Amino acid sequence: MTEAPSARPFLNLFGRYLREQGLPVTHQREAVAQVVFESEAHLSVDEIERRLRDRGDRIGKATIYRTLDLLVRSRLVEEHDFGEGFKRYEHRLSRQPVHEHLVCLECGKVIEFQAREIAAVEARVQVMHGFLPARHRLEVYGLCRECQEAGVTLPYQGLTCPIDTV
Amino acid sequence: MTEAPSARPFLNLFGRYLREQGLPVTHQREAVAQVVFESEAHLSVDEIERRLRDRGDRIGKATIYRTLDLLVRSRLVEEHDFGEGFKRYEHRLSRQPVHEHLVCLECGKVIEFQAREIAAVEARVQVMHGFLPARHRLEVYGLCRECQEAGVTLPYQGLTCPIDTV
DNA sequence: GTCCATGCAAACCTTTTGCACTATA
DNA sequence: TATAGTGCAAAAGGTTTGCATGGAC
Repeated sequence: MTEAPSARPFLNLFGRYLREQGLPVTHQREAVAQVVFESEAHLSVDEIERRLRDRGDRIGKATIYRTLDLLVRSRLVEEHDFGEGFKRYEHRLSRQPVHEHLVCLECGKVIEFQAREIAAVEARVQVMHGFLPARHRLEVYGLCRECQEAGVTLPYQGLTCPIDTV
Repeated sequence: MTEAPSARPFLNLFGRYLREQGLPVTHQREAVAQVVFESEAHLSVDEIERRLRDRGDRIGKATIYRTLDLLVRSRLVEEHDFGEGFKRYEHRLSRQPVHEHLVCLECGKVIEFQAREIAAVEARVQVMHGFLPARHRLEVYGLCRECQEAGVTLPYQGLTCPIDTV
């Protein structure tokens, strides 16, 4: 929610990436990148489009999608799918470089946290399964503090006698 | 890949769930549930439809989706999205009740494994963030043993000088 | 001047829904 | 017989693509 002090250095990195790839640096690409780099939120394409319009930029959705693809390829931006039916994008320049997500099932809020245990998990699957980890995703779904305090609960709607799954 | 010895007990549980909810037990619902319970794989809707046809059942996709929704609600089946553009379904009666997934980026194979560390992670977010965990998802993406042995590597395609993300 | 990007609209793909018909209980 | 399910086709919703125009280098 807080805005980063300056997106400039990251815009420069993106420009460098485009040049490395022999691709032109266009106004639209700079604008989309700036919106993503200036926000600490997990933005949807609709939100990005709205912020661009608020800045006075009318940029087509196709261009936004195409630019996000470049940003993800450059590894400056991460794509997330929290099961809402659309994707969200977050730049990788936050204070917590590698982090996981808590997703509130009631209000949709996303909280970042760190889980150092994952390193041990990745080391173990390499030994036990011969699997070479490249990246991971850990999301914990539940209720954020505020929704719990507002009295929200998650109803159980499965079988009356749940199967044992521990 | 191996077939479970008998899906009967689980079909009975599903029947009980339907009766609890006052819903009729139809031939189509039994057939879809049986296909899911009989497989140890992570099935897509297309795969389920194909297996139904192979059994001689011609059941519309709409009915398959509607039945999968009931199976997920009953907590007998889990829905997964491994980022392929469609969902996969897995029954919850495997030998490893709670497990995570290794997804091979080359061949798409899914391997199940256990990560007991997650319990500690969930306990910690409850203390540190006041977040009440309900469920989680942990997926590790990388290369399976066979694809590594076949010489597959994952090319780095980001910036030549990657940003530090520890 | 040569590529490549952009914008628009159409296409795509999975999933959902409306509706006439049929089956369950 | 009443209620709910099924199948088909159409709709929905996010994302991708084709193509003519316009911009970067």
